Amino acid sequence: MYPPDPMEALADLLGAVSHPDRLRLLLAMGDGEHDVASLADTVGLSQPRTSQHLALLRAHHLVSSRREGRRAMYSLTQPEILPWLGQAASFLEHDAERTASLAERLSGLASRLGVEGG
Amino acid sequence: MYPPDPMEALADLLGAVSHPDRLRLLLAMGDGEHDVASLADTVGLSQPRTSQHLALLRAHHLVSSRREGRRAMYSLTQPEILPWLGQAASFLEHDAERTASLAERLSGLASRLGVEGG
DNA sequence: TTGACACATTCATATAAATGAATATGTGGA
DNA sequence: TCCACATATTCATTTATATGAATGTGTCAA
Repeated sequence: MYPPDPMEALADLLGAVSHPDRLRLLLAMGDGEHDVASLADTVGLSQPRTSQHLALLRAHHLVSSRREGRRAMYSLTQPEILPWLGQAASFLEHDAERTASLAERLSGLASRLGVEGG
Repeated sequence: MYPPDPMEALADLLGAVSHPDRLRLLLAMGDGEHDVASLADTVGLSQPRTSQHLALLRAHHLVSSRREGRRAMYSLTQPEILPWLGQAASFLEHDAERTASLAERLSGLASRLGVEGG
């Protein structure tokens, strides 16, 4: 199921989160599960494109979905990924304001939910 | 210098580390600075390709270089990135052995150097 | 069973990233 | 200065990823 080489596996995972829309989707799920339409609306994407991104995130086990009637409810399988992404902000070229606000948006949200921060 | 959108900036950074050879290069620099030839040898890449990857990492301020005679010595600008990458291993589909050994290779090394772990 | 809604998938195309080969730059020594 | 060593850059090509449009699938209500 995985690439045999662990570095490839890791690179592959990193590739899954190296897209601004997918980051926004992950962030949008930080406060719990949402259906596809509301995620599409929040992130500003078409429904198909939203489903495509969600499918990719699901393939990497970063999100999971359950059916609720006609809708598909998506949620983070590993909410700790948000504070982890928040940490990544500190590796950006240092721009204190940007780093701080980005880290807060990513990890602050998650910590408010009781997830251990980075 | 940055994309205006912070999510794009973050995605861009994640893209910089989403390549197995670049991960190996970062790991190889975990014990201090090395010249290009030794990095190329360690990682098993040609000299030009090694320089290309290093240039990309440098563009993202993840490594820096200094001249020492004819050689260019490269080192991590932010060694904390190794334990951070180690954490990423925990987001892989859970395969305890792989995750553990990968996390150790990445963060263990850095923590032995006195960098605060993830 | 038909129709509408919500979502998923496929496909063709566009865009970007990675690659190897060739070549350029920079450094030190004869 | 000329040469060899070490590294950097450029270029053409391949390969991967992203994208929008079209269409398929599943669910509910009538």
